[in-house]
Amino acid sequence: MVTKQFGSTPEAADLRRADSLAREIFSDIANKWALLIIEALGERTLRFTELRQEIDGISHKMLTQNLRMLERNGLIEREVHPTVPPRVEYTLTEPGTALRSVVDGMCDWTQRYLAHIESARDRSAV
Amino acid sequence: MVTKQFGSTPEAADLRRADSLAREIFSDIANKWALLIIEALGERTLRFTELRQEIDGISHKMLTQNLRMLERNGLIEREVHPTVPPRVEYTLTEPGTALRSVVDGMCDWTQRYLAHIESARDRSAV
DNA sequence: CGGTATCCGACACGATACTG
DNA sequence: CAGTATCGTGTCGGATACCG
Repeated sequence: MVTKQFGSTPEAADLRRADSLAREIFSDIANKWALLIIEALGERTLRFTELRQEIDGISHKMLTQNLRMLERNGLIEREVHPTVPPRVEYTLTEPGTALRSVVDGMCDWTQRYLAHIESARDRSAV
Repeated sequence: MVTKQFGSTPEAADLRRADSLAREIFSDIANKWALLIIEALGERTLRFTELRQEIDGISHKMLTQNLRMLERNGLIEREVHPTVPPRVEYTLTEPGTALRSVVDGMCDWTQRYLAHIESARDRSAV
């Protein structure tokens, strides 16, 4: 990741394409809302409204937007039950589940270093 | 993480405070630039300019801003050598190093599912 | 070299309203 | 219930200029 230098040979073009795609995906998922959605869906399949309640502070719009993005990248699956009222369920796919364990790591990290970070803040607040 | 319900007892206040702090930290680090900086510093100590070259596409401003934030949270250490010209080096602290392994996981994940994601995009682009 | 300050456009995001 | 569309604004983030 991060940065690589490519030549101008034909084979290098493929590497460059893959690299820019990697960046794009990284930017997509390295965002607060996307990660929180992944984390929430880790437990179980959830409906739109359930997700909204689960993820504190997310707006209707942001939830929709991020769900579309995650679906487009194949991280979640959207299942529509043609009932009245409609019932839409979101589930992690295999890639999504794999990412979830990484996100879990981030959450664990946050909990673990909470006190540590708080004291660092206090020190820098002098 | 995600969401919890607290009561109104005095002890609950502490939990609420810790929770809001956790959210704040999560929001801080769940951002593209911060994670890329952590990743870049994983290899070794780097100077400001080196970081800028290492992290492709980051602007002077964003780099400074995120470095300050990471320092404030105690994830990196800033060492100033009082020479001319100035020489400033950034190093991961222990919490920073711990987070780095999580970020590594994200990078690995990206590489691993690159093709998978690309095909998912193609399918949804119909 | 590393950092701060300022200006300014782009867009992230919330609020609101409307559909099937 | 789930989703789209629109609008207004606050923030993000790049470009530029200047300081120690």
